[in-house]
Amino acid sequence: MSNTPKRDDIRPSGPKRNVTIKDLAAELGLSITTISRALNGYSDVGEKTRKRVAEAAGKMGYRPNRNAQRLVTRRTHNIAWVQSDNDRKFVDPHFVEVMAGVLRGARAGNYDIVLSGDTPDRELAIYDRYVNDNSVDGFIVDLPREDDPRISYLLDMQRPFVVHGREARSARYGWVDVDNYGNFYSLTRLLIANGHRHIAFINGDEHFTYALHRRHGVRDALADSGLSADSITVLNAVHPMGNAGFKLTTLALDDRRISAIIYSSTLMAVEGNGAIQRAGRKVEVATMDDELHYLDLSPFADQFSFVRSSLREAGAALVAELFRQCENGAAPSGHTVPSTWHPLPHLDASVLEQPLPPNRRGT
Amino acid sequence: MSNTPKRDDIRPSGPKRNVTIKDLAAELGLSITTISRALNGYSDVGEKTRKRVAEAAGKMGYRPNRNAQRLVTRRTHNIAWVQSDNDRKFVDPHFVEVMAGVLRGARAGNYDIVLSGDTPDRELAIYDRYVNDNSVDGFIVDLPREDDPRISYLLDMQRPFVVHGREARSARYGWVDVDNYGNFYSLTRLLIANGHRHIAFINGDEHFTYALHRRHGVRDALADSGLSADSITVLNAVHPMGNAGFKLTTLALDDRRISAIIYSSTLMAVEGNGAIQRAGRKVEVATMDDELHYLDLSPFADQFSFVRSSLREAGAALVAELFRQCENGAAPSGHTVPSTWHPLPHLDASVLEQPLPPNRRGT
DNA sequence: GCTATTTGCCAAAACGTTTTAGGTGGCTAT
DNA sequence: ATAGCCACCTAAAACGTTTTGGCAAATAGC
Repeated sequence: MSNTPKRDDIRPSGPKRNVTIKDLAAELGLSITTISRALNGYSDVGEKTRKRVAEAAGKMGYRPNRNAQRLVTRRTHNIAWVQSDNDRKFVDPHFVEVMAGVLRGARAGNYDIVLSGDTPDRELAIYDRYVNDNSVDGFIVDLPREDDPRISYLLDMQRPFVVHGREARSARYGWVDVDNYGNFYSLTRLLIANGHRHIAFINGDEHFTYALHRRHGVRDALADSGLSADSITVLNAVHPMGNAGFKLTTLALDDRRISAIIYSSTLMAVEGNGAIQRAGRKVEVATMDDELHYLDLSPFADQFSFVRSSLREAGAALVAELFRQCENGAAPSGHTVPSTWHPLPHLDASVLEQPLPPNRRGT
Repeated sequence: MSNTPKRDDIRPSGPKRNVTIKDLAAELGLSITTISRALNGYSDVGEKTRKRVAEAAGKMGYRPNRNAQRLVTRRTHNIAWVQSDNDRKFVDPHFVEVMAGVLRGARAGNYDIVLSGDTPDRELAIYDRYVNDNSVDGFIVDLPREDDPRISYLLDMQRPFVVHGREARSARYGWVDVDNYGNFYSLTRLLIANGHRHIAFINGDEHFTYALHRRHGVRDALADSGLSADSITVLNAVHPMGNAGFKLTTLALDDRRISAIIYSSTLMAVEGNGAIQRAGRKVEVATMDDELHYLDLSPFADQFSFVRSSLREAGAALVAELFRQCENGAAPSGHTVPSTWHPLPHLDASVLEQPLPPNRRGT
């Protein structure tokens, strides 16, 4: 197989010809203009003609060629999702949960997702390709880091995009995020209000903004309660770490004063539970639960206090925001996904009813 | 907002004009034919011309408009994946693992994945749309059932596709599958060879062919060992069942004679382990492990015997097979993903070395 | 009854490529 | 010298839509 095709080389050809707008026009004795305008619901075509066209289109099985449409309209009805291919993060269960929401939202608006992935160093090249070759109308960016280069790039190129999460520039683009700061502020206050003075916080990788914001929430709650930094032990699950919850919990419990642990995710809380039991300690556990639909974590519902949000809902909101930009030309805006509280009954949860102090509303 | 556009309605327009092949031609004083052929490596353009074109293309930032290419070539470099949207299966962790392989394979061949999802009853409509609107070159079908309508449809339409798994018609299309039958035949023989006479088999939903083939493997191993059906207890995890491994294990252990359990997945084996310990029983456990990269199951490696396969490898093989069909026009063929055995050391594993009887090679 | 407006339709251009079907000029072989 | 060939290049058609600009007939306004 030569890689420099000769002039007579035959490329593999696609499927055979479909019914086109021309066939319809010929069949009905109308112009293709009229067919097109009838099918697209323009007002300058008569009612009986519109009916005739619709009927013939159905009968003859006409389906518009999307690529011709995309060529002339410069709109694709495609949304890009570029997944970064770290051995682990590639298949992060959170990804699939968000994607489930995205797919539902996309379907509702008759969009498709164009999915691809590459290693972090080649990720931007894919963005560049999509931006320049008219493959997609907009982008969804997941798991931003501070000063994320993907975001700089898309801002530069002035393409529609929405970020799942927030970072420094978030005023300038559309985003959807859970209230990481507020939730962890409140989780911390909950434990403090219930007498805990030495708390461990087992967080995600603070390379990502979500984890950073969570730590800031914890930090500020501590400060607002008049406690010193000595009261908190922060441990981070950096990337390739299996069973992180177990390992970090074991580490945290070395400090005998620790009486409560805040986990960044229920999965880590479950893993950590094993370590707590093995150590024979009684520890108050609070966590943020992402409602991963493939795992039934209900058996743990009576062991942890948690605040829950729906990643699926976030996914749907991402697409909705992108629609607003692409279809209606709306200015980008930010959306916070709501959370619900599930404190354990033995706790005094009145602190959750108090609003956050005005200077503690975001990060 | 009216939904019947007037003739002067302005549709949201896409990004501004890029550099086209015409601009290149004008700049270099060549015809667009020559530009096109130079860029596509045809042999009837001079060496210095080719250089000039390549250089100018780079300098001017030329990127071919994919939609124009797709329109004329009728090839898209897109592969469709339609995910069925059951509340749970939508986010099945196996999906994302296979997808990781698919994405790597696609990237390698410069393809993208067009991803969408809908409820099972509207799934076929999406296939129909993709088949007729020139959005994709081929399809990947996951988790087939026996006589799967998606497969009938694609066979009828004569579109390239590859199935992850096998069913009745598999001789007529391309597939990639693990040796479900053989693996479970051997798992069963392993336990029998080590003295177990009452075995529970906790299987997936036999509505799917993979689970059916697994049960057939178990059944035949039993028969070949001269054991009656009384020796096996089959339990199925049907769809919306959280913590299925735990529940079904508890059920299975009601039979006090059970001394060994075969699980269809490591996740269920892990769940079941809790039930076994709670019952205070000593049970030999064997499972098939799908190597889910987001979960570190290595802590359990010394508790179960298992046979392992890589879903990621399967994903890459799916795309590779589709390429063969789309690019080279190769006839569809089937591929079995290899498995590796990890029997616990206290077991006599010699039975694993014996080949399957010739009449037991498939299902 | 005449003009102005609205209604319903259309021819042609445009989108940005690839492919078809050559054409030209120089070299080789006779 | 001339036929034949080869190396290099091109004009025009095609892919299947949407959009532009307009035109003719019907209706409304007076």
